[in-house]
Parts: sequence; C-alpha cells; structure tokens
Amino acid sequence: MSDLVTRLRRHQWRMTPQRRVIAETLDGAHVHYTADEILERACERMPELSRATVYNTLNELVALGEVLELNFDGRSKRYDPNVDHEHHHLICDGCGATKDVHTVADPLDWLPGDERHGFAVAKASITFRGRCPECREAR
Amino acid sequence: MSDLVTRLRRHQWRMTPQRRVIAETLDGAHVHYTADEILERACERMPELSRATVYNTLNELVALGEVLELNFDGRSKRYDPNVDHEHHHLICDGCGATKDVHTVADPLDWLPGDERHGFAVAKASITFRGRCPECREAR
DNA sequence: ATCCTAGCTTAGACTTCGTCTAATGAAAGA
DNA sequence: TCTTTCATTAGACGAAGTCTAAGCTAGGAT
Ligand SMILES: [Mn+2]
Ligand SMILES: [Mn+2]
Ligand SMILES: [Zn+2]
Ligand SMILES: [Zn+2]
Repeated sequence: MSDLVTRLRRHQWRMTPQRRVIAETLDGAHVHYTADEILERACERMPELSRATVYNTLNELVALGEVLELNFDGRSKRYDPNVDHEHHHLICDGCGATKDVHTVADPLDWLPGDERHGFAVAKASITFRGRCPECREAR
Repeated sequence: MSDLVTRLRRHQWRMTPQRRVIAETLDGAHVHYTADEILERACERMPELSRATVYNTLNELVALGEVLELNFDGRSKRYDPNVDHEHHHLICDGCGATKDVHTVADPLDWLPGDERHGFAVAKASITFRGRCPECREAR
C-alpha cells in the first residue's frame, strides 16, 4: 500500500483528510489492526475523526482491493494492507498472535477438478494454527 | 458424530434432554448451521429450549472437539459436525454456498520450517473462494 | 426409592461489533 | 466563486453472542 494517494486518485476517490489519515495509518503497517485500533491510531492525528468514517473507508478500501479483510476468531474483523504479496496466516491458539507466512506452492493447485463442484475457484487462503514460542513455554 | 451419546458420556457429560436434542440436530447433518438455525430445528422437538443452552452446548462440543467452529464471513459462526474427516471449504462469493472439499496433500507440508516463526504448528485449514455454477451464470 | 448436590437451564439484561440515518460539511470541476 | 455531488458525523439501531442469578435436575450416594 505504498503511494496510496496516487492509487486512490486512480480509483476516482474524493481525497479527504479523513481518508488520507486512515489510509496512512494502514500504510506500511505490517500488522492486522481492528477497525477500533485504526480509529485509535488515526485519532492521534485527527481527534475528531468518527467511527463511522473509519468503517466506511475500510469497507471501500476492501471493495477496491487495496486492503484485505481478515476474520480469524469470529470476533472483530482485521484489516491487512499487505495486498501485493500473496500470503497466508499463522495464528497462536494461546495468545492470538498472528504472523504472515508463505507456502512453497499455490494451494489452488491442490484442489482437484472433481472437488470443485462446478465452481470457478478464484483464490485460496490458509489459516495455520499452533502455539507461539511464549505460549509453548507456558504450557 | 455418530453414536454421540456414547461419546458424550465418555466425556463425563451430564446427559440432559436439551443436550441430546441439540447433539442429534447436528448429528448426521452434513451442513454448516448457525446457532440460530440449530435452535430453530431443535425447537421443533423441544419448543421450550433456550438460546443460551444452544450456545452453551455448542461451545462445549467445540471445546470437546466433537464439533468444529467455522467463521467464513465475519458474521455468525457455523458449526460443522464432520470432525472425523479432515477437510476444507469452498465458498461461493455470490450466494455464500459452502461445500466440503478435500485436497490432494496436507497443507502443513507446504509450510517450510523457516516460515514457522518458532511456532508448534498443529493444523491448517484452507478456505477456497469462487463462484458456484448458478452464480457464474448470473454474471 | 429417596435424597443431595454439583452442575444445567432459563429469561432477559448486557456487551461487542458493525450498519444505518439524516443533517451538515467540503472536494473538485465549471 | 459557485454548484453539485459525495463524504462526514453523532447517535440510534441491529445482529450475534455472553453473562447473571434464580430455579431445576441428572445421577451418584444412601
Ligand atoms: Mn497478512
Ligand atoms: Mn465442513
Ligand atoms: Zn502465543
Ligand atoms: Zn453461488
């Protein structure tokens, strides 16, 4: 998500200060924030920013394909600005820590034709689960 | 999840009529119901069954490993009684239809050691996405 | 068979996460 | 600068799930 202002203009987006702050909060962060975490961080620069605008903007960024929406635990959604490099996620069952990971092959290749039920299959994402070093230690 | 009463007794579960009805509602259903769908169906046999008991029972079944908790869309969780046969899921982006699918290899084998961040990686689940035959037709 | 008690069930309040509404504000082209 | 169209906002609302506290009951003990 670098040079996001350029990309957003390309999408014919009206550039507002709010959208700029939200997008820059995501930009470069190799993390997976919740909407409320993004609001909190963005509010450090623009205290009057509203929750509704954060949700609106995130949903638009997802629709434009500039951000990925993740949902590991059935609780709050998380937003991933790392959309350029295909990757998957590894999550700690103990503490919820999340890492980006890369597989040695494309998982789409592992789904045989007779398992596709006539679908046009477009993508595959893998969630790996386990225990991080700290949580292994702590039983 | 066949012969679930036997299994539940093995887990030292107190067998109540409510738990029996809920478990039998899941049993044999090769689908992925939401908690409310399970409540609705179970209520056909036991109209006074409460929502809280459905949630309690499902959470316990998940903790016991008798049912899988799925969360595809960030909305309501779904419950999968097909816990015996390792499988993955294929979801239609158009209508939300969900299919069980099987891959030709174990995805754990495709995560190299240097991508594991010191985690003890225990399992991997793949979500395939695409469009079902009906939704392909309809653009 | 009956008693006892730990654990189960229940209604409804509550929490969390997210969407919607309708009034106000402002970006950007003319 | 003017105008139009779209964005922002506070707060109400909704959906999904958890919690509480009071009553009930499964199943072991007697
Ligand atoms: Mn990521
Ligand atoms: Mn399944
Ligand atoms: Zn951990
Ligand atoms: Zn479909």
